[in-house]
Parts: sequence; C-alpha cells; structure tokens
Amino acid sequence: MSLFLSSYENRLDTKGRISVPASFRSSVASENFSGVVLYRSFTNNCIEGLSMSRMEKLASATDQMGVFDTELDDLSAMLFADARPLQFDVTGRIVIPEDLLLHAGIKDTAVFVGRGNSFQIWNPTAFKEIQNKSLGNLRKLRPNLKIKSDDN
Amino acid sequence: MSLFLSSYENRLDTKGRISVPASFRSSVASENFSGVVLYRSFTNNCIEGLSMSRMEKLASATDQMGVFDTELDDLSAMLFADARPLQFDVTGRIVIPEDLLLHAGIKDTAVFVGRGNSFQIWNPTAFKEIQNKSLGNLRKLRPNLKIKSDDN
DNA sequence: TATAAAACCATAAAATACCATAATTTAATT
DNA sequence: AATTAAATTATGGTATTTTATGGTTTTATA
Repeated sequence: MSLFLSSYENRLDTKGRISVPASFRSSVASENFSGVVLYRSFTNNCIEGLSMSRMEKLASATDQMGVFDTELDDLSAMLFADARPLQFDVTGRIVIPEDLLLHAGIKDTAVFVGRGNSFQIWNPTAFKEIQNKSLGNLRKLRPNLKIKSDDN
Repeated sequence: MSLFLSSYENRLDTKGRISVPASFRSSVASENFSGVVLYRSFTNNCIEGLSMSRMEKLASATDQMGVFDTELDDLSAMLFADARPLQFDVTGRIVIPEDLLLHAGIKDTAVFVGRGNSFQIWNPTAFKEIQNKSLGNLRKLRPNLKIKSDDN
C-alpha cells in the first residue's frame, strides 16, 4: 500500500455519493478489497479512513496485547464495531453513512486529507481551522521527527 | 538514494511545468516512485522536496509513536496533508501546484537547491538573499558539524 | 409495490502522455 | 588544445486520457 498524501476537496451529490480522490484509490489499488474502511474519529470531529489491509494489521496488533487488556478492549470494541467497509463504484465513488457525516459536520463538500498510512475526511472549514492551529503549534514547538541514521 | 547537491535555476512554462535538474532525477532514479514529494516549508517561503522513500520512512516513524501522540499529530497532520507526490513526465518535468508556487513567490523561474537528503525550491532572488544571510551567520558562529568516526 | 441501493451512461474540465525542437553538455577526433 | 560529433537536457506546443460529477435505469429489498 502506498501512502495517502495531499488533500482533496470533493462534492457530495444528491444521493450522498462522493469521489474518493484518484490518488487515494490507487493507494489501495493492489488490495483485495476495492474500497476503504471508515469510522468516526475518537479525538476529532472528522472521519478516519484506512485500507482494509491496515485494518487487518490493527486486528493482529490487538491480538498481540492479550485477552485481558481492558483498555485495549474498549479501543478495539469501538474501532471494529464502528468501522464501515465501503466499496468503490465503477467511477471510484463511495456513499458515506449518515452518522459519519453527522459526526464530521459534513453537508455538501468534504476534504480528503492524507495522513500517510491513513487518511481523514473533514468538513472543509473545520479542517482549515485545525490546520491553522497545527501550524501555530508547529512553529512554537518545532517538534523533531527523528529518523534513525541507518535508515538513510 | 544519492544526495541532492548543487543548485540549478530552471524556467516554468505556461502550463507550470518545470524540469527537475537531471542530477536530482538521478538521485531518485532507483526508487519505485519516479518523482518527488513537495510541500510548503513550515519555516521559510520556499518549497521543500524529498524522495518518496524518505516520505515512507517518515510515515513509519510516526507509526512507531502510537495512535494518541498529539504533538506528533500536528507535525504529521501538516506534513502528509500538504505533501504532493509529483511524478516526472517523460522529459523529467513536474508541474508544481499553484499554492506551492504562491507560498514560495515563484513566477517564471525557480532555483532547485540541494540539501543533502532533501532539497528546496526557491524564488531566485529570495534565495540569493537568504543565502547571503546564511553565509553571514556561518562566519559569525562557525558551528561544528561532527561526524562519527564509523560513518566515514 | 414502494423504496432504497446498485449498476449504467454521459460529459466538461483537468491532468497527463505524446511529439518536436532548441540548447547545452559530454565525448571523440584531429 | 581546438574542433567536431554525439548525447543529454531543457523547453515549447498539441493530442489523448483520466477524473470528478451529474443523471438515468435496473436490481434488490422491505
């Protein structure tokens, strides 16, 4: 799976259909499931999205943590219960379920936001706000993303 | 991936296409993705550029940090949301998106500036200015770049 | 049978591939 | 070292494809 990068603003039609950006589609093109998995973000008013293969990796990651980890139980309960697998139609569109749209405050336009191994779907104005906040934080804190030297 | 070195001034055509310097192209020639990734610098009025493989390393670095790391959230949010994967055409050109050009104040000419594992794209005059400032700082501060002995 | 969901068809705009040429750099030859 | 030849690189314009988006028809379902 290649990365989800960049941001794309697309429109929902009267039937709730919206084009998944072509670049995001090609990110999952090699997978068995021709579509994406969406769920309501735990932390933001937005929709989280990932590939089915990544969902499967999360499943096996939770396996590693043992059966009696209650915290993780809550997490996986939420995650897997809330997750919606949505298949692309012929032209690469999906219809996002009502409750997800509600959670993100999306009406007729949405922004697909790349996050590397995952992506998010936002109400355009809500996204601009949080993006400005993030930029502000960045300029103040200058966090450092370190890459081990042997990684190149 | 070999290093991005030296500086090259190239012109944009009417459609916004610009040749990536041949030397930079050969720096990423061995990679799967035949192109580069660009994003607006957080700190300067210029465009940052790197290889896709470097982007992927950043992605896995953020993965290591766990799902609920908020500081890194800001960084990766900005970075991945803003990053544009741009594929070379047959002759080695890319088209730099409007908003990136605007951010860097680039009109019809741009300088590709090598930065080792990454590079930058500048408005030519803006670059000359900042370059002079950098040289001044260097002469005053004489910082020391240390190399571990086993690194060669 | 009514209603929702999926499949199908159409199109304008944008992105990309294609072709051609000028300029520059590198290599070869005298 | 100077000159010529070859190859590479940068640049310009056109044609084709892809993409996003809208609408209609068919199929499944309650």
